[in-house]
Amino acid sequence: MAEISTTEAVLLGLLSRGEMSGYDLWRAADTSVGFFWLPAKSAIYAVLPQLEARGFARSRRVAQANRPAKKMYRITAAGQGALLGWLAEAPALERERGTLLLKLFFGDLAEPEVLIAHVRSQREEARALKQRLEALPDEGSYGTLAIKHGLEWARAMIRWANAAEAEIAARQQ
Amino acid sequence: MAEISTTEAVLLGLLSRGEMSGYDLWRAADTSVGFFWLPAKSAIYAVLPQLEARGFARSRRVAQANRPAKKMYRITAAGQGALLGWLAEAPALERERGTLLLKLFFGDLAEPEVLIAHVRSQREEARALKQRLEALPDEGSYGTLAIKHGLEWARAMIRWANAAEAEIAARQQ
DNA sequence: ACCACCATGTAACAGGTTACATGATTAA
DNA sequence: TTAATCATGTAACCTGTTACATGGTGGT
Repeated sequence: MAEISTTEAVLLGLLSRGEMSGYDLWRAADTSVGFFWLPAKSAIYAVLPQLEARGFARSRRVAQANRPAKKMYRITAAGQGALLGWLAEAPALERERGTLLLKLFFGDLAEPEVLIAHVRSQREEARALKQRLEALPDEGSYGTLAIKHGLEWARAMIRWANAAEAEIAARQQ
Repeated sequence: MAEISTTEAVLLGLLSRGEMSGYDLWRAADTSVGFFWLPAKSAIYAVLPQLEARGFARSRRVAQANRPAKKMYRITAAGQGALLGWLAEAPALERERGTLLLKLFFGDLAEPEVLIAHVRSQREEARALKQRLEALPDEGSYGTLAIKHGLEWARAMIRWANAAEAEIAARQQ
């Protein structure tokens, strides 16, 4: 069973929808799936040759008029197999590694105003995220579930932020 | 303004509560704050000398009877300053980088049973986390807020998982 | 006899990041 | 003329991981 990294899985997943260049993948990642996993451009260009070397993708040069030549990548049967294997692995619950919680944990050392500002900015970001998610196009069958997940999460964070702000303010009085 | 990494901030934060050895820090991180950020033991021992070199901590050797000698670290005024600076920086909203969402996003490629299993295992883990959080001792003033954050999050994930499972099952019929 | 705890570290690697380099085309 | 888009990559770095190495003490 061939182990693949998350970035490799994302690229293979996108390639399973059709032939793409590194640039296309970067664009696609930037819009659709990039919401959940956004590899850096340089990472994409670094990973693609590795995928090819491992037999998970093939590439062909395509010359263009008025545009630089590009390499179009296609997923192979082996690549499909690796992707399915990755899909079948049970994902671990990723608990939050956010610094906000740490800053609260050590919050006694800071001014309450600072903590309130952090909580507020977090809420604003969560709100913005919620709006972006609500405006997102329907990504087909299962993509919608992922979007709902994000919405649940954003709502929970907004609720928490409201309660937290009130509690810090009350403690401060 | 001296930039410090999250791991450095956690260590300085713990050191601000008293003199500790690398081993003590590892134990403390493992129990209290480790819930939100758990550096590897080797990372702790790697970071401590760096903190000392940058003037954020001082160490002294303490010989012990029947025990190996240890280095006790103490935070310096400069370290306090760096920690306060870190605390004041607004934390960015860390959006989820979990693989579950990715697997859903590419869910068309897998059997619905696989997705349902993923969702269920996620819910079980969220439930276990919730129970652990509920059983956690009161970590003082602000620690409680962090715990509430975790609880909000866990509840949201359980809610989402219930809805998701129903929806995948319905689509499958 | 064996395992867990105390105590500190090294080495190798994994999986990313930002910044830089290049260079033509097209729209405002 | 200025900026954005297409198109591919290199180099240096950061932050963290797992696995390994060492060795005495204390409990069951």
